[in-house]
Amino acid sequence: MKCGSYRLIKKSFQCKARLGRVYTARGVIDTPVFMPVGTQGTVKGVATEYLKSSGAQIILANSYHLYLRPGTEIIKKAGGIQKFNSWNKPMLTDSGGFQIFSLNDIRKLSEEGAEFRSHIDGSAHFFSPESSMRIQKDIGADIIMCFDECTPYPAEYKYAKESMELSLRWAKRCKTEFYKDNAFETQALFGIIQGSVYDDLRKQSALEMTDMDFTGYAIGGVSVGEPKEEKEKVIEIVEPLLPENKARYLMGVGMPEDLWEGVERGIDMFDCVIPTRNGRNGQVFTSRGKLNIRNAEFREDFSPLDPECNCPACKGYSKAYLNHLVRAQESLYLSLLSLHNIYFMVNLMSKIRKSLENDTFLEAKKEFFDKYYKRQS
RNA sequence: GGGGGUGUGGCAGAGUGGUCUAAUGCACCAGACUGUAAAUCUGGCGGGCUUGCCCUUCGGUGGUUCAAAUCCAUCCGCCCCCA
Repeated sequence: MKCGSYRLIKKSFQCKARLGRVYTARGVIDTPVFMPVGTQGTVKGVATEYLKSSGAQIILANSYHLYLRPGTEIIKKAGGIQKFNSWNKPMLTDSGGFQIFSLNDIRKLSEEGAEFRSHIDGSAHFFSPESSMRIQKDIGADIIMCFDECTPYPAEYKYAKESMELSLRWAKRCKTEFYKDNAFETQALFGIIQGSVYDDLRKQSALEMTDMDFTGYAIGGVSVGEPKEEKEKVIEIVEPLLPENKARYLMGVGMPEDLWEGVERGIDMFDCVIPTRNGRNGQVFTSRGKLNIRNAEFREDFSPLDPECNCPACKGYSKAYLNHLVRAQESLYLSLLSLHNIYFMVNLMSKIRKSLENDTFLEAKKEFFDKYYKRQS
């Protein structure tokens, strides 16, 4: 089976949701799937063995960050990123395209690529579609992404159009570079659809990207500050234009509610820093909504974070204790809360897949939302 | 016994006649975070309401002054040095 290929197992009769599988040399991924983000080759605060225990199937890493440190040579020598961090399972790397957005102040964009001033030491580093491909090949992720510009939000139509078209031209260059050798036997290249919140731009991007025939397709340029409705509309515009036999990946999403909305609209893959970042900031996701464990109401709450969760934090510790760890700035909470949130997202996706098997997706979604928002209302 | 210093909001600590409900930090109370420059950032933190004002605060009391955390007197507490 070609790396990164998608097999559709079942389509929901209720909505666009799909149950499927993505094949890679390092394992099969059941979709819909949530992919934890490990920018620097590590999911922040979570030891690999715990990450495995969560049931996570694939994790991300970032080209820009790993290229700067430790450098691709070391990762190559280590035998690839999966061996380097001892994950030994499927990984996906982002191309550096998101850094064009997030490191806006320390980069210069041109037709050729993007020059970054290293956030570590200020040195200049030029990223092009070609160099991004080489970096990602060296890092050795199973799925790699086209180098694109993650269009900021809000963006004027003119800017969004030029940005989207630039990403299209870059995608062509990525493809050429990627297929120069036989890397595609062990790696897959996904294209990224841009176009901000403009329907015609999204359609044009989707059409031209699919013409280029990538192994999978991502929707990028979302979750950059736009309202929830805009994000959902983007999926609705793009999804019908994507081939059924390829994976669809919604980049940078998201919150638990976003995962339901995304799956319902036909998305197979998600990634997000939310579980780890929010965990480090004390925010915890539970079946009864999100809460901030730092808050006073948990000082003497000796129950677990989520009675439905079987993660180490929930199995071993009370809210009161976790509250104490956060207040005392004890580093253990970083790990425990990040891990809990990853368990939550991974379990949520597993629940979603099960509901698709049973043809009860919409019922499961309603049940989830009723419970999840009860606390907040 | 002699000499010197000091007392400020939960804590530490600025301020030494009006611009002081009083800097700053911590603590405390909340909120945000979406392909990670984030264990970060933002707001609040005396009381009242008509949200602009009013009332009450800088150890106690009493003064000086148009005006006092700030000056004076006195009392109380604490600290240091010498005996």
